[in-house]
Amino acid sequence: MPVDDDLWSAIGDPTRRRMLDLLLSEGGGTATSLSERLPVTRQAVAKHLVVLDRVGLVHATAIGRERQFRVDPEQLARAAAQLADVGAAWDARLHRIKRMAEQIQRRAHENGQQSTEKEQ
Amino acid sequence: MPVDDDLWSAIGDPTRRRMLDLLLSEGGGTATSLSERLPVTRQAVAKHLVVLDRVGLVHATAIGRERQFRVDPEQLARAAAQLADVGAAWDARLHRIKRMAEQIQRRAHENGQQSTEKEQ
DNA sequence: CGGTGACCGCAACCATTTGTTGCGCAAACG
DNA sequence: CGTTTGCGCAACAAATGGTTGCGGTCACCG
Repeated sequence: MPVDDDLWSAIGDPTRRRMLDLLLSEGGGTATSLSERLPVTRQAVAKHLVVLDRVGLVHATAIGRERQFRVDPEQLARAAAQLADVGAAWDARLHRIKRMAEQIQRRAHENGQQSTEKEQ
Repeated sequence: MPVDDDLWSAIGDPTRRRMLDLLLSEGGGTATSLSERLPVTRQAVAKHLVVLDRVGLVHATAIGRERQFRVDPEQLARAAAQLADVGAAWDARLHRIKRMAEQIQRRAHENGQQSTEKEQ
């Protein structure tokens, strides 16, 4: 399961992550309503919404002259799964390294000759 | 546990994530050695290493004229934990929303009056 | 001991992204 | 029917991620 770079960089921006949080906690919003709770202008928010829409994390429905945005649960779940994947992969590597270090330590402590082990 | 934006954006870049992978799988490396396995120049890699070093994800030790970089396991574990946190928070919100939607559905299906529930 | 090559840092430059301000337009509302 | 209000578009500024080019040491070899 390789990482989707576009999706990842979409959620990589701190402002966009806060926007997703707001959209989730309030069940939706417009560029204007979001910009009122963020330290950026409406136009900046609108650009971020374009980015999020391009990767499918949000969808807009026009209501009168307003454009209501809502989170796409499937895509966000996919994003969350990727975060978990990468984090787990790092954890696994770190654990392997830690275990290896302990083994070397133990071996060096007891006798003190061998060094024929190979890492992955 | 709030998210550390600097740490997050450090691991947000795809090139830097690949660099971390390489450093983990090979146990270390220099700007030159990394650039040979990446589609970017040595200078670009060097800049990324500065970023990673600034947030403490890697450390350099000078060996002769070479600068050997290695991953800091504690910081990477912290980063992995943050990924897991955010992913879990999103999952929780999505599940709550899904459960709420099902309840409304069920209630509307049976009788069709109450709507006194409050979300978070 | 002096030349050559490898590794590095620094600076200049380019493209993209992230933010701003300003403008104009169309829909809502009194 | 005029005025707000919400939105899109364009021009601009700053930061970021990339490049090329240059110069400086350190290591190695003849």
